[in-house]
Amino acid sequence: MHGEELDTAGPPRLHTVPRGAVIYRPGEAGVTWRLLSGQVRLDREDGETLQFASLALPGDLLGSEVLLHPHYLFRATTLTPCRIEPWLQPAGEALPQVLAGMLSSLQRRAADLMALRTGEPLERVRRLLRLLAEGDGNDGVESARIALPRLSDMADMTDLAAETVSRAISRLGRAGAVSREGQRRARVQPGRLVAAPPAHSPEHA
Amino acid sequence: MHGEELDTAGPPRLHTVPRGAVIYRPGEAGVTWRLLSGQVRLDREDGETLQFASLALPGDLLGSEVLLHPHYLFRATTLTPCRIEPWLQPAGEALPQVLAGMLSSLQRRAADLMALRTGEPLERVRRLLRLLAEGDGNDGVESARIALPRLSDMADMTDLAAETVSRAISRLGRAGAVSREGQRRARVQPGRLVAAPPAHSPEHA
DNA sequence: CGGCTTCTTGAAAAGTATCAAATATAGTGG
DNA sequence: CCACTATATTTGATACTTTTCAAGAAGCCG
Repeated sequence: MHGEELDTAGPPRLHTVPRGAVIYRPGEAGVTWRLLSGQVRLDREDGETLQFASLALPGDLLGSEVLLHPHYLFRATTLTPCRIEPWLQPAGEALPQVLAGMLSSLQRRAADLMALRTGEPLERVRRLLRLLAEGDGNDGVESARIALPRLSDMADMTDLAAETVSRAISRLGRAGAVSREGQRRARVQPGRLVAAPPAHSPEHA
Repeated sequence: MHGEELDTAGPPRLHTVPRGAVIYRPGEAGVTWRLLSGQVRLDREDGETLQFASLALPGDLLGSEVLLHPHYLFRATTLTPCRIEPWLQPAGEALPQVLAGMLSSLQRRAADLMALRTGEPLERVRRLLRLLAEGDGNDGVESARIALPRLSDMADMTDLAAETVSRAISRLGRAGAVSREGQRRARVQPGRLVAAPPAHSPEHA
């Protein structure tokens, strides 16, 4: 089930992609996509193994590297069902401004992802759920229903064992911060996903 | 000693920045810099604590977010003595191409940084040293002399305890992959910094 | 030549990964 | 629509690793 190829037939406009499908692979030629809904993981292929490299959330652009060189750098795999459409490069005047915006977004996203691998497991999973909830458009909302990636994918993002992620989510569930709705959806309350009083260890003097 | 401010007086062209100095802070206005030599860490300020967010190596641009909005997003602190100079934005035609290049570099760098927090401590430190060696210009070189950040900074990057980083470097030293030259320089042999046969666990099916 | 910072090393404690088995969920074909 | 099968998650027990704490050594700076 993980590993189906994107069906490029059909109307060239909007695509609906099932969970676990590969949108593109490193080295392939193709366009830049805009992710309309869903979550996509980007992996670097190091020989046989896949290294989780980045996460795309609704609104993000996928494969912007083809603007420079007509080859994708990563493998893009959907974590949840997604809708994507080709991105139309803005005309000459607006382009630099748009690119500058993409630069800022990328930096912020990269920082968010580093944070997913910082601190205790419980805190990492909290941050991940918050990120997914924000990504789904709900920003200051009290309660958000989100699509949940598989445990093994969340484990790759946080660099934890899948079992550890499961335990963390269970604890958050008991704390009333999350409730599962089936296996791949959850209702989260971002307000309750804030860490308990830190009490120790600033990372840096 | 950590935390000196950048002296903005003097000739507006090239700046020499001592280790531990702050180049800019979040919210400040300023220009985009090009890092000519040295290493800079970028941190996100979350209230009191600093979250390691990114690493800049020679050739990188610092603070490109001011292209969009005249405020820095991160705190930039030098890990080693650095030379920086203001970056001159290219003229209209070339700009989009340059920005596209920056996008690709950022994505690649973000992936490298995620990799610094993947796997066992020894492997993380190997990757960090390789990254620092590449950054210093030596690419296919057999042996490279590099400036070494403080242990606590390398610990922040890899999300390890400083003591663990120290032990990892000691092991690499015994294996002949690194040799210290004083406290803040080292000679590394990138060829010997490759992991031993993996033997297990691809990250993803 | 001090004083201070940073690094190194050891021993113990805490925590997560691993392994294994049971359970729940989703997917499939009749 | 249901039963069945494959996949994914949960939970428990254990082994292993890393963090933590502490003390001493080394290096850097003025």
